Amino acid sequence: MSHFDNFFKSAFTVDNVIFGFDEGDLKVLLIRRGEEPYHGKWALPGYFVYPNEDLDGAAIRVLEELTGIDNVYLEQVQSFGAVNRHPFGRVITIAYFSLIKISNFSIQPASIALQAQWHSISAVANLAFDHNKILKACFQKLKWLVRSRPLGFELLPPQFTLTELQHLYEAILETDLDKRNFRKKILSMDLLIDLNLTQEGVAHRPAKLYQFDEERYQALLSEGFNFELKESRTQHKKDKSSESAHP
Amino acid sequence: MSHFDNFFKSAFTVDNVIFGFDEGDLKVLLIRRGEEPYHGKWALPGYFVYPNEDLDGAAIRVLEELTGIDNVYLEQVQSFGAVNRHPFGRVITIAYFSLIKISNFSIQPASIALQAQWHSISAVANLAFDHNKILKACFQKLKWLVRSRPLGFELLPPQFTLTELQHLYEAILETDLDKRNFRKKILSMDLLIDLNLTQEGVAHRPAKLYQFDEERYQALLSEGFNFELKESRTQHKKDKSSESAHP
DNA sequence: TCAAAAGTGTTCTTATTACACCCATGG
DNA sequence: CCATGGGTGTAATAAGAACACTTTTGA
Repeated sequence: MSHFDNFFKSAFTVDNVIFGFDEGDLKVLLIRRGEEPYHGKWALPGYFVYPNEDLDGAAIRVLEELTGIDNVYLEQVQSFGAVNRHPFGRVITIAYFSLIKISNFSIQPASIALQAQWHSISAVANLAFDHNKILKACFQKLKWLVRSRPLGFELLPPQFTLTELQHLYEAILETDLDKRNFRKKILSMDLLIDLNLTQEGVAHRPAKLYQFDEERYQALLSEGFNFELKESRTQHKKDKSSESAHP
Repeated sequence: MSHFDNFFKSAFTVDNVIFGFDEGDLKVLLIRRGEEPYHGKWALPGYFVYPNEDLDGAAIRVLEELTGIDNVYLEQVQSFGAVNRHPFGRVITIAYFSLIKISNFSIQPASIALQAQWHSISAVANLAFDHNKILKACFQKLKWLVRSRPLGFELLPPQFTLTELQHLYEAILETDLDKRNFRKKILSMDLLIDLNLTQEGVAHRPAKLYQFDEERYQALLSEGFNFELKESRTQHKKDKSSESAHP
């Protein structure tokens, strides 16, 4: 068995890409590292997998240890194994991702995390290791998945308005959607429960609040569904302009 | 750095799931192992990744060494890392998959492969390690991908009939498709070149032969496209039956 | 002349798109 | 009374689904 020994000198880690949505902005949870390598740098919450630990279990444990976030569903995305991606030796990493409702969790940095904080996707710093690359791959995956699974709903608080939901999809898909078509499609899925409540204290007509129909949501999740939505083509033109120009 | 040493005792491998299509049947390329563990058992062509080798490169090298297949595009699928999946220690594996035209390659078992052979997907034996699980996951991925990318074409010989193409999709999607709707959709993509040739020596009306328009294929590949096709609901009823029953 | 697979169109239904104005509230 | 975002419907088009018979060949 001796000639195998050379192969048993590498390590592997899990890295978690946790997406959240707040203030109309898609966010990702990052930690500041309190350990070498990349001490003091922002990074995805990740760590080594123990010898007696499955990958999925490791991802859950590591996330909890570094950020205090518990009880979330993590999905494996991809491995990254470039030869020199870790300065201590050969380390490949398995990326996991999840979508959570920011308001449901309090972030509690611990272990090797000096800090844990939500960062806007659009303003993520230079991260440790190849974590920018990993983040990008996970964002791509999110973008892809959201079209065929009703995932976006994982990110919103229990009560939300249709406009918030639309903004979320726009943030993920990086496009503008047509308001009427969006509402028509969403409502036709029969996935939202009208709470007969409205926003309060807003300086405009208050929006109705909705909640997900968990049962139907689970049903749709398992069968998958098509969620392509065409972007709005309105060129920010003020109403009643052209069109009526010709007799 | 000493407390990290415990982590650097694992190994990782790549395993390739190579799909082909022949005789109306979806196939996968397997090797018979000539090395422990699982000596003599059928397995996916895979092996350890060298310390100085990237994952993608390792997948290509391993495939070539074990089967002689060279110059194919391999795509990473997923990692498998259950604690006891390898009897020699902690070994996680990265699964890769590819689609090839069986007729374009001659299989040349070498290295630790005693044999290399195409096996019908529907009749795959008990494989070494967790390779049945890996195969299943890759088949699922194929099924999923084929709906949104014109992948199926990778599997057919340069010239083929529309019925062959349909059978291929039926094999991958494990369903029946409506002949007329299938042809309508495929031809409307403007992806096939009519060679103005027909089959010869068949005991029925000979079918026209087509070839892919490589240029347009590449264009579609990069933009992705929607390839959902509804299954045929014909219940194998002989023509002129019901329907005309009511006045 | 028979068996076997190739080939071919139309109608119906459903989903998608484009698009503009009035409404309710707080300041 | 005004600024702000909420809320609504319809017509045109495109895509999908259902479905049956004639044609060509070799045996």
